[in-house]
Amino acid sequence: MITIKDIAKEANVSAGTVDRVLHNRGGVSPKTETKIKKILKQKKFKINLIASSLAMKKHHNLATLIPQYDEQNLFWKSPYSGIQKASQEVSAYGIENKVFFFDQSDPKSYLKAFRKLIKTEPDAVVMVPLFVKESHEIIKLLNLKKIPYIFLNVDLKGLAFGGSSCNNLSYIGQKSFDAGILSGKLSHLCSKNGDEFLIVMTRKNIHDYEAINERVKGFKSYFQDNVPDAHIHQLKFDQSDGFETVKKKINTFLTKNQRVKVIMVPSSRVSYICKTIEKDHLLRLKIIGFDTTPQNVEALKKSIVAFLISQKSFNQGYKSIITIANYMVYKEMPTNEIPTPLEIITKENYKYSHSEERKYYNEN
Amino acid sequence: MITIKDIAKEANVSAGTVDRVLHNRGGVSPKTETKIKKILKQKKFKINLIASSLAMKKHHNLATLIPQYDEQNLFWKSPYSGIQKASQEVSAYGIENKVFFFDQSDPKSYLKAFRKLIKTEPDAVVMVPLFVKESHEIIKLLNLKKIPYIFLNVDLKGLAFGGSSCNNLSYIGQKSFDAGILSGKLSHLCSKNGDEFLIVMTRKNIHDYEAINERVKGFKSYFQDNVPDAHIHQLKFDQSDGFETVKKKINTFLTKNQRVKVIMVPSSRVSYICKTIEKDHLLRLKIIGFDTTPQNVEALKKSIVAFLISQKSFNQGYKSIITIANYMVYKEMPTNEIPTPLEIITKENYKYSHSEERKYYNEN
DNA sequence: GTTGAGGTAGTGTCCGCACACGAAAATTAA
DNA sequence: TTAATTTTCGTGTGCGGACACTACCTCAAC
Repeated sequence: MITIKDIAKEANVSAGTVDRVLHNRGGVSPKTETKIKKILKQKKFKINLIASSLAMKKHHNLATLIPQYDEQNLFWKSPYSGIQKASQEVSAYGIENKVFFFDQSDPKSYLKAFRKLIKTEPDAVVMVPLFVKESHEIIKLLNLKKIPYIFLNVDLKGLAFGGSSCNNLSYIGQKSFDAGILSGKLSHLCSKNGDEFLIVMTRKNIHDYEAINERVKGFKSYFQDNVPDAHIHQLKFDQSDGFETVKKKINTFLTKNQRVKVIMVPSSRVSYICKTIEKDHLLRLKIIGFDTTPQNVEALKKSIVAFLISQKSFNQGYKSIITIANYMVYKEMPTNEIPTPLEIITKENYKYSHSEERKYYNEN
Repeated sequence: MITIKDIAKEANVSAGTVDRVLHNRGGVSPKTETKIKKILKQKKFKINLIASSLAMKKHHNLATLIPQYDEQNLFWKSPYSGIQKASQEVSAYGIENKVFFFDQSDPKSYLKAFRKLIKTEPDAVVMVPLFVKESHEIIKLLNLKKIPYIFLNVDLKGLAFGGSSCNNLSYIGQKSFDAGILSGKLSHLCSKNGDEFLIVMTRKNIHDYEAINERVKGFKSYFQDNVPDAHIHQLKFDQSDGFETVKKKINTFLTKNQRVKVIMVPSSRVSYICKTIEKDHLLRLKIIGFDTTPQNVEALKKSIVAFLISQKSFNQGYKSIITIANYMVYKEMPTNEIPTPLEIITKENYKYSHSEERKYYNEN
């Protein structure tokens, strides 16, 4: 291992001078600077991050704003776990992460949580900008205070509000349109000529709208490009529709349309939909859904669902923290978008995915 | 952040004493020990890994034994890249990794490379035990010298040689049988009743035999369990068969067996096989292969191949180093097996997979 | 009462780097 | 030539912890 001292000795200068060159801190004559830089390259010197971060030891405050999860909707549990794991790891680098929760169906609680957050005077923020209008306010304040922030799972790209645009360092999440395309491909692959398709949309929370819509667009786009004459049906349900209503509508539809062989559910509620479908219909159907919630995985294991497209939300949460931490500690600028993989999960490979997540649970 | 000094002050002892308690190094009276432990828990003290690893700064020698890659066979490039990336990361922890290559078709070069390796007196070894008999010798010596080792990509489990069994800390790689099952499921999903299946086996290197065989077994096992009356054909080619021979045999077969609609190639040579198949056959076929070699990905992008099952070999290489490093530095015992995910790759999600690997290439 | 062994606990140094302070050298001004 | 500046660079300290070395204390044996 090459150290600063090694370089200094080689260049006949002191460690301090090498340090100045390394950090472009100036005060070094051009001659010695080039000399040192040459030796640096030649010896392939790389800063020892361990020692570096120990020596810097600034204390960073990080704050996270995410929806609260509950038994009804476990979706946000995964990213939270990822956030927890990452927070633990970066704590050694002097970064303390405070997490603030809000009710995903209540914009007011979103603002309220943010106000609590901002009082802690964070140096950086990771947030899920679930509500557009309220995010406007939040972002204006963050821009004003020059607090860097990144978006997690939900993007707000291109949305410029009167003068204050989104200057988020990065967006970490899935590309819903492409996920839709993938669902189209999978649907296509497990169908034969003449089969018809059904999209079942449920809207439990308004905010999902954007992602769900994009997935449907992607799905249709795939068929537009590859099987233009495919017959794609669509059913929509509202929050107000009860289980029995949904059940009746779907089964009536499926009885009338026997050629429908593939169902795509663009939300994370595929298992709920499956429960409403009668068994004899299920037998002829291939069903594709999104997100590996416990209920969905259950349906996968029972071979009711053929494919789940996962967005690895644990990893999203994890990455968001790591990314912002690297920015705070090493000023490492993240790419504008960090798309998470489109992971295809089946009954057969489920147990090998999410190993990081499970490992984390076991350790804690 | 709580430091050792904080604890020491609180307990009216010196930092050294706290340190002794933390590491169970003895020499502390029961009274003070319990007192310190209480404060430790109460204040939720956690060792600062950054400072810790800096202070320990033992120099660890790590050695890696893997097959050399060439333009013909790029498979081993990926794990090597992962190994490189991880080596770089752990170098800050005082771990120096020396990589030794061997010719994957020559057992002698395997032994020769190992002899060079052992001369460097490594503290731990990561190896690909490609040749069973020669690995015997190697493992005997490693056991004797009490050098810990882990297996990468190829397992040697259960193989007890006269007295000296494999004491590898861990195996990092894919479960080939399960990968085969998955390929069966995918084949099944993209077929309809009455379709027939074809397995095309090529053996370029003898060592692949085990993995390929397991994949075929898994494939068959899937159908045994789910579609017992499925008609599964099999074609085998030898290293000696030239391109034209293969081409003729395959196309003749496909002409005769028009009901074959899915081809599974259990090796990483699916793109090669595709090249031999005539276009009019290709149109009716769904083809499933393994490993994301550049050529295979090319075929995937052209929609010739429907699915590739990837073993994320970059990650395998990366993980192997990280795992052994954690063992050396923190004495963290890995699990006996670290199976890598069975990743399903299609034309639509390829660009989102392997992001780590691409990022690494871009940085270097 | 002196000596020595064994058990406890404090001190100092180092890991590699960041950064402040001030010294030396180089340049300019007087 | 000397004083005043400015540029360039060396030194020292500390980040939090690991560990060797040393000092102290107790208690028993002679």
